Amino acid sequence: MTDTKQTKIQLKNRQRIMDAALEIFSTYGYRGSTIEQVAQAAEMSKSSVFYYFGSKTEIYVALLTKTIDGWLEPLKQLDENGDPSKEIWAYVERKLEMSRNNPKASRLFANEILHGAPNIMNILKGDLKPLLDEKCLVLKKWIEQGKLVNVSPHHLIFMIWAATQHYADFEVQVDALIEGCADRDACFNEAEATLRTIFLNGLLPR
Amino acid sequence: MTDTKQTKIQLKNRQRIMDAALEIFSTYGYRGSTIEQVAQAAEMSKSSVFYYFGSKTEIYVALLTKTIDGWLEPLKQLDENGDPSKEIWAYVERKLEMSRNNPKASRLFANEILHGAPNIMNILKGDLKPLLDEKCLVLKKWIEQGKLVNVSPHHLIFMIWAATQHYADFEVQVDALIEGCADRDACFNEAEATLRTIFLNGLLPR
DNA sequence: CAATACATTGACCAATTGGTCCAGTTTTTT
DNA sequence: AAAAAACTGGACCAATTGGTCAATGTATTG
Repeated sequence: MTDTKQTKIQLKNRQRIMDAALEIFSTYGYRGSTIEQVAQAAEMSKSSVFYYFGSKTEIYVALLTKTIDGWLEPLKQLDENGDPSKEIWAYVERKLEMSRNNPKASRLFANEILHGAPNIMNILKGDLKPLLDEKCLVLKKWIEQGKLVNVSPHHLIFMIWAATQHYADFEVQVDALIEGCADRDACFNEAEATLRTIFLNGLLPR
Repeated sequence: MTDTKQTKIQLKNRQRIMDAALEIFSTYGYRGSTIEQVAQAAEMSKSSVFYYFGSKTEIYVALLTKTIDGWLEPLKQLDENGDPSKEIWAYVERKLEMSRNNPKASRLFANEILHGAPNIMNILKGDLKPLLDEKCLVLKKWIEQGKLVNVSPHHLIFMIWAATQHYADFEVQVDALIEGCADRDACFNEAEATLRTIFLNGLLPR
């Protein structure tokens, strides 16, 4: 897809559009966003946007597929030869870090899934599922070795996804309901401490 | 608001519209839904929909506010005089049950929050926050009495919300990634067992 | 410098859609 | 049964919006 050579301007402007589109699509959803908004955020005319991308859908799908690799990465790093507790906690930390550093991407995905994942169902079943199944086998092994309590590996992973992505997807709710935390960092630190306590204590056999 | 007397037909048709609107709005989001779709789902003409509701927004807001009470209910039931573990687990169960029985309502809220909660921010801050703060004081008391591990009460609640609502909001992802479960009930039962193990084990001091 | 490819945008088009209006129908009331 | 009220939906309107196109501007290259 990205094989044809591109000028500096093309590269720069396509990037500008993608950045703007992430901002807009993650905030208003696909149907709720207009190309005019994206164009304004990218500081160019609507026509220019269509010069670089063929359609609204093309931009949206490009965004989704571009960020999905980064989405799979944290799980890939789960090492079956490492210490179970350390590995799982490291995974939770990576996921939480993603919610902290790139909440827009998280919301973009959440939106897509919420609406039935019409554009990324093939990626879910084609890339994510095999990876997930593979890592769940590792968890299963750890459980059988008595290193973790006996839970469903798949649902444990779901729980980690849910608990970490919550801070990106429901950010405005979290912000509205918490006032004690001095700032965003303090809030994330408290979240991290709570997740660490519950996951590590919860997964360690007694 | 609902003080003026209504005929049987009004009551029935308004309900038909609300049901249809929940179906449509929860699937496609506010901007992604059209009144025509709602009308079709309610088996009446678009004009008739506008006869019963003044605008698209009015239907949407009516839906949100109508279901929000049911949303607060489970947390209200958390009893400070009960056994901490039992109370928290009962709360998790109630929340999970809501995801199972009314996933559309969950997705409707998720959508609204994801887009910045423009229509329910006042409810979040006005009704939910005081209730949440109150119950967090109860959790704090339990922690100080050494009945629970030391975590941030607010973040514990967030974790419960995230882990339970995930099964409604990300239903299509869960369905796409799990094949082992025979049916929907079996999946929820496995989820429940996993949540029980981690939360109860995780919250109990050693 | 001239020719050519690349880049930019305002004007325009057609489809969609929230919402109105009114003429006709059904239900309720007297 | 007649009058009044409630209900229904087809036709229509105006605003929005995804997308096109031709005209103009700007690099790049021989």
